[in-house]
Amino acid sequence: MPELPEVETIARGVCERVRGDVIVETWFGSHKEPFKTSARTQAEELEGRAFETVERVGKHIVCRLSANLDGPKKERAEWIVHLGMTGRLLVTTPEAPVEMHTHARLTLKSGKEVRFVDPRRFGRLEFRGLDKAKGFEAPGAEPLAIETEAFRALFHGRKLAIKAALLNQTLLAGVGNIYADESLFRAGLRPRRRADRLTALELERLRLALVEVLRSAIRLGGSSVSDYVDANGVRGFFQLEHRVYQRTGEPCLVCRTPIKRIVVAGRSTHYCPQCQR
DNA sequence: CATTTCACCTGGTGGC
DNA sequence: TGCCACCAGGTGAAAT
Repeated sequence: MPELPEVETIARGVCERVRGDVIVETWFGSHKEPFKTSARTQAEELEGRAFETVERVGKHIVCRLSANLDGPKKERAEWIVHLGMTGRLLVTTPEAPVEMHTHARLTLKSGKEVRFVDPRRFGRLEFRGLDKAKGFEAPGAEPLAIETEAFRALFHGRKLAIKAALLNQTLLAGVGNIYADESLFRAGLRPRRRADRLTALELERLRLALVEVLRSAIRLGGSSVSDYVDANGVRGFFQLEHRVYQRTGEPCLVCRTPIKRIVVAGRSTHYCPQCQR
């Protein structure tokens, strides 16, 4: 489901609704897949802590938690949620019907409930105490903050396709399949161009296109391609702005040439053979 | 090391 | 209706 704009939208929505609230009880499902930290550890550690903020880092949702001063948990901590392809982080009432594939439920002091639902189980839940471990940091650069020179340096000497490079989370954190295709279209670049063969001018066009696309997508609440909804159950609207993604065979909105679909880095890739060089 | 391929999962869709 | 192939917003391990 989620790339940077969707994760940003969800993190903001969850933050608004849980900030200051205290986790009083937890429930974790029996599947082991979604848990980077064991369910038992998460259950023990989360209870009694309060949500300070909820923020996006790359495609991760980082819930910053207070210490639990009534118990033995004297250090602050983080609960890190990665949504994978189909994960959702919901804030509900306890009475709301529990959907299939619900893997975690946190009951809050206010009576609200935070739920993690993920049919395909590509998502991950992780707990980090901040006594020894550092706070979570994405390995890659933040696409909305990186500047011209640093952006260019990311691709120096990289022989892979520019599309593959954009998807590599250790280079840039947060870009996924939709926004890679959409930014390459807006920059007029073919997805299979070798990253190290792009000129400084082309790379700057790409950086600006990426910023533009990500910012407008955040403004529209992300892209709802299937059933994605934010923490308040609201769909995003950036899918209406897609110019190439999942428009195979349809006319390019600029030149009417049919949009092509190819496979790059194992992912379906859409581009206009006329507008992108 | 850098790069590519594939397995990990469930569910929806479209063809026959 | 059923069966099957193929597709899906991600990523990390294994192979090259």
